[in-house]
Amino acid sequence: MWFFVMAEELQYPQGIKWTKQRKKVYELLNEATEPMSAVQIYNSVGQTDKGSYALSTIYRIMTTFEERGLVNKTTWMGDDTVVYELNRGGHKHYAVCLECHKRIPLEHCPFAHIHLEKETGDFTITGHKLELYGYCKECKAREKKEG
Amino acid sequence: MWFFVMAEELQYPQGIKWTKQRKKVYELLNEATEPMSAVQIYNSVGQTDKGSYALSTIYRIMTTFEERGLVNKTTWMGDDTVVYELNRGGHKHYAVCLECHKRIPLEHCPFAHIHLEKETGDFTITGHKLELYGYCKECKAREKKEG
DNA sequence: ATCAGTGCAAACGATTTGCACCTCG
DNA sequence: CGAGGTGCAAATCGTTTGCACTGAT
Repeated sequence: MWFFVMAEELQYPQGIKWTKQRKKVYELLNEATEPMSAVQIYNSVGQTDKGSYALSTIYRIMTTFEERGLVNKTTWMGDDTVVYELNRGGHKHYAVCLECHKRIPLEHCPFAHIHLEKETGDFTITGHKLELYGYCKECKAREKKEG
Repeated sequence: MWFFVMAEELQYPQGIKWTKQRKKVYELLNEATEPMSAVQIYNSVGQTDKGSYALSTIYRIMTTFEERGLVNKTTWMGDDTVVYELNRGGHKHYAVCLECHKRIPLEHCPFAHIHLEKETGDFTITGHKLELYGYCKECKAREKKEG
């Protein structure tokens, strides 16, 4: 008797050449729960694949992905590293600690019930990004102690 | 007869050493209507003062200002340059075009009437930043033409 | 006077690019 | 097979740092 076991197959969006490297990066971003920097991606794919990916390739892939709208490119308040995340339907917002750079995800998007389009006239909004910044519990406590 | 003409004097916040360079940068940011990058600041002060400011000095000044809470440090969606703006009471939000990097100021802060504190538990919010991103009228039009 | 602030040049880290080779479609 | 993608190394850009000197308090 035969059992056909079908693994969950990741679908690669059409319209670009899906090389080994691009697939790998795409998979990685798909599994990632947090946005990743180019170097993080580089290290991650290197770990599983004997470092056969050039860092410059990662950057080029990210540029391509961004142009195709597959990923979003972002930076965080108080930290200038560029990070990329897969452009899933949903989106996340964070509270960012200016001291330790910790990011606390906001459960609900405050914009769920607001109309933004009015504000911007002929601007076509494809997304938005909200960051609260300030200081987390731990850093506040440390600050108090250390003066 | 004497006339005493008093120019509007800019007040420099206390607590730091106000060198010639720091004053100049502070004045510049005070007059600026837009956030400025270190290089923009460098060029601007250079123009009026025979370039006697090192770029590294600008960076060090901006770091100091930031630590003292005099300026806010930011980056824009779709553009990785770090910019600084004087930490005036108010704040601005923008719609950012991913194509031409134009920024359209939003007149009203959508958060005026929303409570954000609940969301974040023990996080002390000192500010927030909102960016809408997408495509401006002109870039949409160009896109259509060029295919 | 003293110590923080500055200029300069060199170091650095992140990102980009030129070129020859490789690979997907 | 051919256009486009990749690896490598060198170049570039923004930012930081070491050190000797200068200047604000």
